[in-house]
Amino acid sequence: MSSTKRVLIVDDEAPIREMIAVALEMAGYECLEAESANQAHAIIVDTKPDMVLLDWMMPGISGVDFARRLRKDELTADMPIILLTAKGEEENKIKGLESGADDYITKPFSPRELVARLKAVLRRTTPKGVEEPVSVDGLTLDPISHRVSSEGTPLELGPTEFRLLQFFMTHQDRAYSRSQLLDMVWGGNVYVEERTVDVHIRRLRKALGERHEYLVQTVRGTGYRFSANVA
Amino acid sequence: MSSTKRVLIVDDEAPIREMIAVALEMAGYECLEAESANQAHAIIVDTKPDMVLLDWMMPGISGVDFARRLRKDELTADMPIILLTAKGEEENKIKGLESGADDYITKPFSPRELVARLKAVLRRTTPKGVEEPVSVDGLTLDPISHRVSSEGTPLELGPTEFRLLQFFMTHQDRAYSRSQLLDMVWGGNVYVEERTVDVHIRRLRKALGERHEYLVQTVRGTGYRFSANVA
DNA sequence: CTTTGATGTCATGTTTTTGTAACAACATTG
DNA sequence: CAATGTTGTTACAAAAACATGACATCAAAG
Repeated sequence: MSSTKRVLIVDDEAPIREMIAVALEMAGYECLEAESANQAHAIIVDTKPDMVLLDWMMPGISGVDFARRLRKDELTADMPIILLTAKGEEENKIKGLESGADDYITKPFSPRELVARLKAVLRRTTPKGVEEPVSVDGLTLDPISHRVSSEGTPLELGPTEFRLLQFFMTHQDRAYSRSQLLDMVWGGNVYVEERTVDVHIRRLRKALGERHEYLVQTVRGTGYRFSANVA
Repeated sequence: MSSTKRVLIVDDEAPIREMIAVALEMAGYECLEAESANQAHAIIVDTKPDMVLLDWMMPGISGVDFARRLRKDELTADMPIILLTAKGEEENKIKGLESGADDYITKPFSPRELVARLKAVLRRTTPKGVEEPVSVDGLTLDPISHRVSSEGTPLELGPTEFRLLQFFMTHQDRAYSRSQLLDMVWGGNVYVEERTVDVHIRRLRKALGERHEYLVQTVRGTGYRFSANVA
């Protein structure tokens, strides 16, 4: 694994969060913590963690409802979720999985078990684009080595351009508005001018060179689109 | 956008409400105002706005308590809330998000920032309808990639023609007057000559080419119709 | 404390799009 | 067939949207 995975732990009890955090950090994960569903939502929108560990029983919005809410939102729809449920409640299991969680684990659990589950879920859900190199018509982006090459020769592009291209290559043939791109590539709550997107599109095109700039297409009145097909 | 979004502004100071209202109306939102939590509640129940801008500091019930109250009631549980907090109070941020707000913004803020936040929250919370490609007799319009093709080969058409065609393809076999088309395709409160529709119809027909222009039919004395059946 | 690189914003130059007006073509009615 | 009301076409100027290069800022690296 090239980059360390970030896991958001959502539980109202600080000691439990801590315990989990310690276990995960020992296993090489980076941890974020939230003590309520809403705080969690803010963090998710803000930092886009790779996975969410969610307590089932919480004051305010319950874990299941929260999971459901995450599934509805496009931005978070395919974020892996593991539910933490109290032991021996079969019903929870069912509702939990119905709500769209990827797995559940009953308390109490051993750190080893938790890490194992987590790895399993990540393995199941991440190969979908995040780990595999993508390539289109001689242009290749490798998320692992964090490199882009055109017909084999490496390309120079800044961090933002990289993320932009990565997003595009994993979401082809689809027109995105500038705001959508800001959301998906820049991350949630940042406030930047929409025109800034234009500039980065420009930089990306420049970096791609004549050979490939046709892939980044402008959709007038709407935004941009990445596609191997000519407009 | 299909319909203009309505925003309820809750603040006890009328000048501030006004200021915000002006900014939002310039950005194309419809504003409602309330100067207390109770009045706000009445308006919400009554008119169901699309989002609530809530001042943190208010006499009587505070913004946070009110937010919490809204979250508890199923009827208003998933109404987006943005909290307006005084500057430099980090604690507010946390409590605010805990209380269930979707975002917060610290005073003083620029109108532009407010509008940006608002847009972001609305975009995140408004579930987007499933946009399926439509096709008729070899003519296909794909809203996702924002493309139109005739027998597979892509067609060039401007933004307005695209919207016009999209409207037609999703409302076939029905005659529309010019003013109806202006309403549906151009959007509510724009003033343009009715004859302008003719011109765009012309452009659309041209873009469709001989193969498909028969689909756009003139209904003399009334307007136009899109149909696969000959008149 | 410089230097360097990345990023967001502006100002400016280009290209498209769009609304209208003017006129041609057409249909309808008497 | 004239007269009249409607629609089709084209040309054009204003406006909007986009592209581009330059610049200021900020943060990390040296």
